[in-house]
Amino acid sequence: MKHPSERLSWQDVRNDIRGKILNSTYKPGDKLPRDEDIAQQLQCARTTVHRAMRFLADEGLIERRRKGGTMVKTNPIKRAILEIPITRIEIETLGWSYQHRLLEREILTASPSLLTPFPAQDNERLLHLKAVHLADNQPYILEDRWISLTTTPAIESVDFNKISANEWLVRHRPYSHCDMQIYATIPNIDEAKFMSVEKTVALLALERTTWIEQSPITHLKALHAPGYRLLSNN
Amino acid sequence: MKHPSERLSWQDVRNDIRGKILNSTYKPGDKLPRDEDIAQQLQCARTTVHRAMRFLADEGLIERRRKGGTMVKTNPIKRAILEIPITRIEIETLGWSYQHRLLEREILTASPSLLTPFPAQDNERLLHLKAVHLADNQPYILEDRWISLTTTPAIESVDFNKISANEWLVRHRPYSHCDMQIYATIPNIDEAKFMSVEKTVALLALERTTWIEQSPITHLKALHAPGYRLLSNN
DNA sequence: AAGTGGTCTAGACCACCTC
DNA sequence: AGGTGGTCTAGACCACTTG
Repeated sequence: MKHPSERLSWQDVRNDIRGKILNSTYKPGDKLPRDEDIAQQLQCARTTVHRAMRFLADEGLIERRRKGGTMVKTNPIKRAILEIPITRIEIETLGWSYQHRLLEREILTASPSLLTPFPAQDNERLLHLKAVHLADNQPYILEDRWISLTTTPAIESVDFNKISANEWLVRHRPYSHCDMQIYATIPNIDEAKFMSVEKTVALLALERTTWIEQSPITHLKALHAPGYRLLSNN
Repeated sequence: MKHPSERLSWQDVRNDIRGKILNSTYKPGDKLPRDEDIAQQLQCARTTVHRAMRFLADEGLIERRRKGGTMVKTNPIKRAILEIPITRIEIETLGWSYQHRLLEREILTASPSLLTPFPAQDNERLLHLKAVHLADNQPYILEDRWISLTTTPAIESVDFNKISANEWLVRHRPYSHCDMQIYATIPNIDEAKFMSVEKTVALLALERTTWIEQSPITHLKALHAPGYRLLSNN
């Protein structure tokens, strides 16, 4: 400690309680004292205890219910938080040179017979892109993307040789939420060609749809180079 | 609105500000008014605005600095939150029957010549397990796990035919943080045998080390059945 | 019906950072 | 050096949920 101030910070309270859970003073399923009792015992305001408790609840360590009180969770949820950066930034951060190459660009109109992973409305105009991100001239990510020209009309005139759709969207089209799926797959013939790999390697695939409220903005399927690892630290 | 209460909740304030960011009233890079001005404009306490702002900052939409003020982020971070349940619960939730089979159990002493992904101390006693989780009698997850008997001695006497290490640890050994890696791989001969798959399929692998403060508790490598998808909703 | 957590307010002071 | 966000307090009232 630097200057042990006389007032307790909410982090102090959080650490105190979390410590008692981690060292099994309070075991899974146990009920913790009321906020007010803890406040009185530690000599701080109830609001401060509340702030600490909310943090622990967000973390998934405890569960709180009005009138029911606070319990230590029996099934602490393991939350893994993945931070997904702009691909260019990721590659440059790793010290490699970045390049982006547009492979295909087409505009289609959604219809029942058009097969797309994008949840489009009938007759909606869609921009379909294929592109590859290169790290030190090696294929790094192959992306197959659908974009709604209803939700984001401005993207029709973007020159994707200058900026990737990934980056343009991140910078100009905030979203409210997204769905994601991660899985392992073997490339098909085209994908193997574009990625310059054999057809027998395992690749990590990431599919993501982003939404603005109820309207879909874009669907992305990103195929990563062999050996790619998604990392998470919590 | 149900009963438009006269007081503004912090969620109201959050929605107001978030709305103005999503509809581009405030664009990436823009500076937002001071908390106090917003409070005065909306007729609420500064604390309430602060609560809303902290939420948006946690969400990654804005960035706040003392004296610097509040800015709309230019590179909104995409945070994907994965919730990793106990395997048995996951399988049962999907409506399948769950079974767990212990394949191998050994106790080893760490030494420089012992190759393990676990960050062990020299001479530390380690429990090494291999097990398979079955869903409707089909292999679902193959796990290879190392556990420190220093950090968690009680696990030496657990009967893993009755409860999986996964579940025992979650229920009895809270952790402070964990590292995770996700990647795609092709199974080796043993793995293919235990999983009852060809050696040419792509499998999703998940490696995780959990810690209690500075001390490692366990390292897990989990190999998932073909077609497995990790899902995330934000 | 009553107990517990959730939130709002107003005011004060602190800590950090830019100007 | 001063402005802005961050936090603490005390008190009040609300909302949910359980006994």
